[in-house]
Amino acid sequence: MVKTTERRDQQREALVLAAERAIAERGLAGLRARDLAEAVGCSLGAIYNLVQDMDELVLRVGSRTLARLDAALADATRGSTPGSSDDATDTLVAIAQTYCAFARANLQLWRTLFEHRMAEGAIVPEWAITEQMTMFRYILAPLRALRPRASEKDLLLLSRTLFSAVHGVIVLGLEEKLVAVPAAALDGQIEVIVRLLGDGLKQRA
Amino acid sequence: MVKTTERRDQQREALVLAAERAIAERGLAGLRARDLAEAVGCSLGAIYNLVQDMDELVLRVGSRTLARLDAALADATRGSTPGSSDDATDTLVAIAQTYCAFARANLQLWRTLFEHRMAEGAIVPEWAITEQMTMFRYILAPLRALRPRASEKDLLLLSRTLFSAVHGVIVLGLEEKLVAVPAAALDGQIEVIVRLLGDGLKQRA
DNA sequence: CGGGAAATTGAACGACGTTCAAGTCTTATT
DNA sequence: AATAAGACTTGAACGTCGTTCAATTTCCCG
Repeated sequence: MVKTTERRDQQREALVLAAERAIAERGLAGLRARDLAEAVGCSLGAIYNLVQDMDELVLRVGSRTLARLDAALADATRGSTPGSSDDATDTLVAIAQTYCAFARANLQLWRTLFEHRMAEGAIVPEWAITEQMTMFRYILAPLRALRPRASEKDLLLLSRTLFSAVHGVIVLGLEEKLVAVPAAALDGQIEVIVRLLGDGLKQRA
Repeated sequence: MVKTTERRDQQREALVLAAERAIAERGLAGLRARDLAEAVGCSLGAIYNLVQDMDELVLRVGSRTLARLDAALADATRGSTPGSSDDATDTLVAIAQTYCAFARANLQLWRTLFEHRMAEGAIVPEWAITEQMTMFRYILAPLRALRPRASEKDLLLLSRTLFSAVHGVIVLGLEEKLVAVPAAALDGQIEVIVRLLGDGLKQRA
């Protein structure tokens, strides 16, 4: 019976990978249970033995996306001196552009992180929440260098504001809505605003 | 036969109003053709005599939402001196906070403006596009005061970046995702970043 | 080898937007 | 006023979706 649960875990893994592939290729709206069943080689109903519902599947895919994003940010911030305040703005710019590059390279999967809404009444599980919060540690360190006297609470608030602002520019930009920054100008504009914000924060520290 | 088209137009108007009401109350996902038919007092199929499909209906609702937003922004910028550069940042802050207040007060309708995706292959009609672009005139005026020597192209780009950044903070904030600025702190944080950006732009003009 | 439990199946369900053959009503002409 | 022609309206039916569950198959251990 060890065998059974083992195979189940393998199938679940395959299911998540198939879902990831489907989302990456056709977007969140292109994720269809019947396609997954065929891709994994099981019946339609069997999906619900591996996973409670489609929401769980999307969350599991999101978890993998966040892990890759985390790795990208870790790479980008490696070697930045946490104490020194001179290059803190540079670090923020690097983080923002890494985030932008990741969004570009993982467009549909990255969108899914924010587009997905749980089914009516369903609640986001704890592990998915903490996963998301963890990402802020990258922003928090340079912010602390820029404003050493700010409270931890204010810094956390500021980091969310900063993230949301950059995120907003990227979301609309990569959507190519005509209201947005053209995708070609994205990196430049991100550098502009992050530098303005970083310098502004530093000077009135 | 004048009578007929007249009644059709009235019914179409009623349909749009019913759709607006439905979206405002239950969100874009809560817009159902069968409910609309009942609300307007026609059969399910008759909807497709008044409107080509649900997409058109959503666009018509969006048009009304944009008109109200435009009015709110016109109010907020009335009396701001276009030439003077001192209060240009103040004007930008006022615009941003008016936008935020509008989003709060029209949460579901405002979200619909950005959540809605046209059906596969369908193209957004021209009138819907120009409607959206018009809104930027409010941002452009104070930006021009802050950076008088910048090209029109750069100013347009900058205005989109500024809009997207503020928009991003508001979208995530009003969604109450845990990654976002808490809704209670929204206005404060918006003022912080718009002021940082405005002051930064002015000083290095 | 056999029997009870567990896993698997896929047809069926309900909801959705959309379509269309059939029915009804309007209008213009005689 | 009668009637033919045309336009409008209807709601059952279609295809798609996620999800369920009675029936079946498979598995494991005594």
